[in-house]
This record gives sequence, structure tokens and C-alpha cells, in this order.
Amino acid sequence: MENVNKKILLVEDDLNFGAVLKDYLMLNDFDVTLAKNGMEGFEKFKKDTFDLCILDVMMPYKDGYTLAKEIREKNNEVPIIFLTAKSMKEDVLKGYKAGADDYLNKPFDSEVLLMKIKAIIQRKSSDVKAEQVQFEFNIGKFHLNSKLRFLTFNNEEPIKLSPKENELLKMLILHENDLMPRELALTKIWRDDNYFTSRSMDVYIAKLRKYLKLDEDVEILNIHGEGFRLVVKNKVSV
Amino acid sequence: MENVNKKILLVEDDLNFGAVLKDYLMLNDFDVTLAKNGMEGFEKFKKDTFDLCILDVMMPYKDGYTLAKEIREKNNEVPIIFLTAKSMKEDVLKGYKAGADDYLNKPFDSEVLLMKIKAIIQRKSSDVKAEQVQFEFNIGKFHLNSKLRFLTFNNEEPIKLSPKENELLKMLILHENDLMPRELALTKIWRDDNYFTSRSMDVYIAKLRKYLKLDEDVEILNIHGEGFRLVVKNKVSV
DNA sequence: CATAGGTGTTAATGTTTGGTTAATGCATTA
DNA sequence: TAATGCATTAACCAAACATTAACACCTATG
Repeated sequence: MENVNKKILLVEDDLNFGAVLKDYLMLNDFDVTLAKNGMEGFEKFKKDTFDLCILDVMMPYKDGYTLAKEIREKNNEVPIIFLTAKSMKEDVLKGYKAGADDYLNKPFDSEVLLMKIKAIIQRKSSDVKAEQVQFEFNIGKFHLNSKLRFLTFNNEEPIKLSPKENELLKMLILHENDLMPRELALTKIWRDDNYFTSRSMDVYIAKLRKYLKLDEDVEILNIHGEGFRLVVKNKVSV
Repeated sequence: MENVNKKILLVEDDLNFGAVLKDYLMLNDFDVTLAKNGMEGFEKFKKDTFDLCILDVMMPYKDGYTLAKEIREKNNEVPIIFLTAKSMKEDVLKGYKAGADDYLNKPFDSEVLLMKIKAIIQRKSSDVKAEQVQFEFNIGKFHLNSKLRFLTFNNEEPIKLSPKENELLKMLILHENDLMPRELALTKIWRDDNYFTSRSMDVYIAKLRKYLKLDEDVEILNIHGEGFRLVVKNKVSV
């Protein structure tokens, strides 16, 4: 569970205002994707996963309500906040019917928006249970629990793994007996592929080899210039 | 899920307005309990279980913020909406910090309020796990009554827990032996996730560890960068 | 209305952990 | 056999955590 910034999709046709708001939100540790109309907003929505959408109502090509309905068809969970200059009751109701979580009239105070964002994201982030990813693996006589970052050998006292050790081992296991390309680990785990991250990865391979020595049937092999391969010998069928 | 009307606690000192609003809400199939000041509101809150609280901010004896804080100490799940004639930024921020879910300036349109209520209640009721009526737990030789906030060791004199101690311990117990992510506790209990709340949480972990020392089989372990883990060793099967 | 007690936050300090980089040597390939 | 890639250990620095104490705030109570 990494502490990754929450992602916000901001759709606003006023480019100046949009840029200012984007900067403000980014200063407050959100990842912001800005789209300048409903059309573009929907395209960007489909291509990524967001924790929150902030939609301007009045936009060319496709207004905020229409966009909200399209978003709701794809995703019934993501919170939506409308920004609007209107304060007419009909429009507000229309917004709620389109699936809004909140409504804000322009001009508004940026701190207030920030509070609302935090309140809304907090409510939703309780549904973290979506993290139904696999986190338990067996490899030779080892068992890896990658949620607790524990590597257990033969029911002995578990070895505690660091986050990077854990991620790297998991990725090797997912490619068991097959090539795990250097580049893959570097881009996924180190989020950068250069000389230094590559050296760093070597250090971690060395650490993992040390742990895995306990089981002589488990080994990390290098494929020169390509990557690594986790092999398990003498595998018994169950 | 039974088809029972949702219960609303409405605290409003303007008796006329309160009665009108109550009628309107009841016409829309809510069960409404009306209190005419913060004091009375808190009494009624303690005596029943509500799906939503609507609090006027300016009231004699006890204002809406204070009431909200008291309510939050008892229950930090129930949604709260503030009603206010003020629209000062400071007041709005104060409201959110007191744990508001939404904010409405008087005069407001009743239909808008209705939409907000429906939106908020819907959000909450999708949190099925919010059905955490369970409040008694055994952990090692301890027994926690999280309603009375009593932690008992071996039938000795109970240790009184503060609201935060209690919530945190409960959350740890609900994740017994498993990871309880930092972020989860911070967003759920502290309602904010930043450097300071995180330090504060560390202080509370230290306090809990001190209490739990009585049973050497119960321990709170840290998983660096992830969260905490409450483990019970030498568990006997029953 | 002063004050003691309870609660929660912030500060101060020290410890642990994790990750990168450096240094050195070996292996593979062209 | 030079150049590049890999292996391993150790040194270093930054971030996360642990603990205690100081502080601020509110409430109940004499």
C-alpha cells in the first residue's frame, strides 16, 4: 500500500482558471489531470483511474451534466463535484440527479473546495477493500506474504522484507521460471530506468539471493543484458 | 436491509422553522426527532441511533460546532449537515473541521436539502461495513468494551480509554494479525492524513502499547511505511 | 471563577529502517 | 582482451517511527 497521491480529473474550459486551480490542487498534493472540455474530459477519464472528478458545468461541445452521466455509466463510485456560476435551483437539482456528490458556486473559496475534496475523498477511501490483489505466494519451501512483507521458510521465524525487496521478489515470482526483464522491474518498482536505479536493483538481487540460499532449489539467475530468472528445481507435483 | 425509514436528528432553535422543516422531511418519509438546542440535541442523540444529523449552527446554550464535536466523540460515522445563516469562510472551515459532511446556507431551498440528504445517506448506506454495531472484543487476556471505552485485563479494574485510544484499539482489533494501514486510521479516526495527525497517531500507539504490556502475548508491531499490526501470540484454541 | 483533570496536539530527541551510491572485483561478450 | 554488465559489501543519508514531555483546550467542580 503505497502512499500515492490522489488523482483528480479537472474539466474546465476557462484555461486560465483551470490552470490556476490545477496548480493550487497540485500544491496540495493531488495529481491533477486537466481537460479543457467535456469531450476531452471523457477521453481522459477512460484512459486512467481517478479518485475524484471536478467538472465545470458550462462548457462547449459537451456540458458538465452530460459528461457526468457518461462518467456514471462507466463508474458508479467515483465522486463528482460540479463547479458552476449558476445557482439556480433547477440546475443544482439537475446536477444531483446526474450523480453529483457536491456542488460549488463560482466564485468560491479555494480553501473551502479543498475541505470538500478532502471530506469526499475520505468518505470514499474507506472502500479500500477493492484492493483484492493476490498477496500470498509459495516458492520452493518459501512462503511470501507480500502484504505483511514476510518471507517464511519452512514455518520458521519469518524474514522481514523491505518494500523494495518485497516488490522485487513478488515480480520475480510472477515470472517464475521465466524471464523478468530488467526494464520491467525498473520502470514498475523504481519508476525510472537509468544507470543508478539499475545498480540499485543489482544490490537488491544480491539481498534476495542471500535470503533464498536457505532453499538450495530456489535460485535467481541472470540473463545477460536481459534481466533475471527465478528458477525452482526438483519441483514435486502435488 | 429492512425498509425502515431513515432517522434524522434535527437540532434547530427557531421553533417555527424547525417544525416546518420537520414536517417537510416527514412528508418525504424520514423519521425526524426535533431538538430545540444543543443540550437537548445531545441528550436525544445519546438515547437513540440516527442515520443523519442536521444541526443549526447558532443556538443558545450549545452551538452547532460544539454539539458536532460531542457527537463525533460518540460516533464518528454518522453524517452531519450544518445549517447556517453565516457564509463566512472561517465558519465553513470550522464546520468541516468539526466533522461536517456538508454545509448549507440559510435561506436554502428545501428540495436542495432533500437532494443532499438523499445523496449523503446513500453514500453511507453503501458502506455496508458501517454496520459495526459490534462493540465487545476479546484480545489476549484483555476485554474491550468500546461502548463504555473500558479495557479490562483479567477481570481486574478496567482501564478507562479516551475516545481516540478506544477507536484506534478497536480498529487494530478489527484487523487482528493483519495490516491496519496508517492511512485508514488517519482518514477514519483523525479525518485527515498529514504529518501532524500521523505524529499524533504514533503517540496513541505508544499509549496503547503501554496498556497492552500487561499481557506479554499481545503486541503492536509496526510495518514500516504501511501501518501497524496487532498480534496475539500463544493463542489457545477453544 | 479558579483550578484540577482529562484529552489531544505539537515539540524535542533519539532510534531504526530503507534506499542509494561508492568501491572493488568478477563474468560475459564482442 | 577491452569494454560492458553483473555481484557483493560497506558507507552514508534521509525518512519513518518511538517515546517522553510540554502545551493548549475544554469541562466539571469546589
